[in-house]
Parts: sequence; C-alpha cells; structure tokens
Amino acid sequence: MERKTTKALILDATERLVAEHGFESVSLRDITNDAKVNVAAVNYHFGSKEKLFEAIQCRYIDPVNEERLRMLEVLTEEGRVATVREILEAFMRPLLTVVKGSEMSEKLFFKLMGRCVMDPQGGLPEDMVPGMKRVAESFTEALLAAAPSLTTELVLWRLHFTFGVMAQTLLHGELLYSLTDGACGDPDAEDQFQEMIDFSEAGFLAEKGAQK
Amino acid sequence: MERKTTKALILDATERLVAEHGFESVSLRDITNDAKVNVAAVNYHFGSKEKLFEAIQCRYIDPVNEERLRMLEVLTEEGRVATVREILEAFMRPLLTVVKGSEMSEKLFFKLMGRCVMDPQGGLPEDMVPGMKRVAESFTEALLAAAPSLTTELVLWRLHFTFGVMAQTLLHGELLYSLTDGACGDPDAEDQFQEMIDFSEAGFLAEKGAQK
DNA sequence: GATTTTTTCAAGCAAGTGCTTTAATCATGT
DNA sequence: ACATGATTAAAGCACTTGCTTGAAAAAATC
Repeated sequence: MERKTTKALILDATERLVAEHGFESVSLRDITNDAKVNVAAVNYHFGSKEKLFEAIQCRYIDPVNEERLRMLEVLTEEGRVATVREILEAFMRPLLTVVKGSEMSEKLFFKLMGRCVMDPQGGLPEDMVPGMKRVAESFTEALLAAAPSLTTELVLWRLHFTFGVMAQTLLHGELLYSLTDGACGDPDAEDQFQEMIDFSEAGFLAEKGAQK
Repeated sequence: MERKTTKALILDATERLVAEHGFESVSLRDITNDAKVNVAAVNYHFGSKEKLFEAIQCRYIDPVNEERLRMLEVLTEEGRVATVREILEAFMRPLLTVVKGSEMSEKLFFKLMGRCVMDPQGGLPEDMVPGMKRVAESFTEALLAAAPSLTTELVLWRLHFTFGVMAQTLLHGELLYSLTDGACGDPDAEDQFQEMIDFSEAGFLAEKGAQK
C-alpha cells in the first residue's frame, strides 16, 4: 500500500477544511496539522497559500464546466432546440457526475463548491475566468433559443437566480434536513436536483408580473 | 453638531467593513482604525469581537423579521387567504423598507444582510433563533394555505430555494450589473425585487416534474 | 468644587499568521 | 559507492490576531 504524496495529502486536507469552515477561516497550520505534513511543504509545492487555494478551486470546477459544455453540446447538436428543463439539467447535473468520479463525499464536495461560488476568496482565479465566461455565454444563448419570449436581460436575471438556488442548496443543503428532523430535505442528491430543476424551470418560464 | 458616540462609530464601521469583506476577514484593528477609535473600546463597549458581530446581525435582521410578520398578518387577517405572490412580497419587501429607515446605502445594506445569512459566523446568535423560527413557521403555514396542492415538504424546499434567490441577489446583485456593463441588473432595488418575486412565485407554483 | 463613575488611551501580552532559511533526508542515475 | 537533484524537517522571522492592563481624561453625581 503506497502512501499518498505530500502534495495530494495537502490538497485533500485543504478541501476538507475549506468545505467545513470556509477559505478565510483555514490557516496553513490547520492544513499541515490535518495532513500530518510540514508547514514548509505548502510553500514548496504550491508557492503560497493563495495559489494552493486557487488549485483547490480549479480542481473540480474546471471539470464541472467542461461537462456542462459537453452536455449542452449534445442537446443542441444538429440544430436541435433544447428545452429549458434540459438546459438547466445540463447546467446542474455535472456537479453530480463529477463528484462520483472523486473520492470525496457528496456532502463535502457540495459544500466546497458552494464556498467556491459564494466566498471566491478575492475573485476567481485568473485562469478560471475564460471557462466561466464560455459557460455563461453558451447557456445564455441556449436558453434564449429555448424560451424565445424572454429577453437577454431576463435570461441573465434568471440565470443569476438559478445560481442562487444552487449555491443555497450546495452550502446549506443539510440545514433543511436537520431543521425538519429528517422529514424534509432528502439527503439523496438526485432528489435534491429534481426539486431544484422543478423550481428553476418554472421560475425561468415565469411571465412578467405573473400572478396566474 | 454633536459627535457620534464611540459605540455608534464602532457599529457603523463594522457594518461597512463586514458588508464589504465578510465577517471572517475583518479584524478589530480594521474596525478601530476605520472608526478612528481606540482598540480597547470594542471590548469595553461590547465585551468581545464575537458579541460585536452578534449586535451587528441583530440590529437590522430583527426589525426585518418583525416587519415580515406584520405584513403577513395584514394579509391574513379576517380569515382571508393570501396569494403566494402576496406572501412572497411580505417576505422580501421588508428588506427594502427597513433600509430606507437606516442611514446606510442600499447596496451596503443588502451586502450586509447577505453576509448575515450566508456566513452566519458560527451559527445565528442565540437570541435571534426564536424570531427566525416564528417567521419560518408563519410563512410556511400561510404558503400552505395559499397553495393547498403543495405538501409541507415541498413548501419547505421552495422556501429554501427562495432564500437562495434572495441571498444571491443581496450579495452579488452588483455582479450582474457590472458583468453586462450596466445593460442588465438594474441597480434600482424595486425592479430587482419584482424580478425576484416573478421568479420565486413561478418556482413555488411549479408542478412536480413539470415540463409544461 | 470634590468625589465618584464612566469612558478613553497607550502600551503590551501570549498566541497565531504566512513565509523563509538552513540543514538533513530521500530517491535517482551513473 | 558516489554525486545530483528533489523533498522533508525544525527553527525562526516579522507581523497580525483578540484581548488586557493601569493610568489619564471626561462626565456625572453629590
């Protein structure tokens, strides 16, 4: 049984601690103690604390964004027009598929993703911005085609809201569960996603000043 | 012209800094430098940094919750059954009315509220929990009456999502505006609220597994 | 005006922060 | 076996953290 490399130990510990306590609250000593590794190792392998955090943010968000674009491409190939629901699923499901490929627990992974979008630790890492922009543009375009009655402005608003729905569920998913003593907030991630999609789809298709 | 008390200067500075940088990133020195006040004053007037933060959280959230309940009461008095839209408005609008009464700018106030719900700095202050619970219970009950086809579980889910929509808008409201060079994300708070309510109302009324 | 009481201040404490240094250890190829 | 480069380790640096101290200043009370 081969022991993990120091670098991997640091990454694992950082992910766990950041997911639990947030970027701002985790110190180098917290990390190196948890990883049972010397303090200097972080600066040796990553250059600085900030770069370590950037590595953490890219490690999973990049694959998630790639999978998003891949799923969206499948939906729109051969000139087909996807439904709003399909597009939203292409936006959200990658979180679920990527976590399956990692060795992290779902709960921790979701919290980590939530941290990444909610406390981006002084802005996104520079080399993540283009990927994010591509995702935003592609999905905006697809959604406009799927719901031609909406304006670009409205699509952006509602994508923004959908982000909020996701972040809240990722970060505080277990809150709903514990608040209702397990009666609500199914810990099964698949069910959570269905609920999110139901809600977001309807929100996307809302008419202005509705009250139907 | 009467100079503000030290206590008020500390509160003001803390609110501003926390809104801008989040609870975890603000130090006592940051606060006292900004407020032009001695470091010891914080511990003298508030007891500790943690208690100062609790004071910050209560200062506006408590009035917001009271106004929420007041508005909901008006809606349901004399046995009237309010609509989902009206209830959601009673949930969100108090943020707008309370900020008018404060001397803070809307932008800062919203960010501060966002911080309070997203990085609650080690759980809500103990004496805020009952108020929060009352709000959650009252609104759940009202929403169940307004949309009798929904189960309690579903209402809780969707209240949860609505929270996410709000938090995202409060915290990152200006992001949408700057991202589109002002074309989208109207900085007028009233418009933002209308958009949020359109989206959330539709989400609330969604049918399970929709795709209409 | 004298006496409390409340409030402010400069200084400093122990502990924690990110990071560096210097030396030791390990693995690798020759 | 030796030399070379990559990695780890212990100690420490300058600085910041939340908080306390003891004395001075200001306000309130008599």
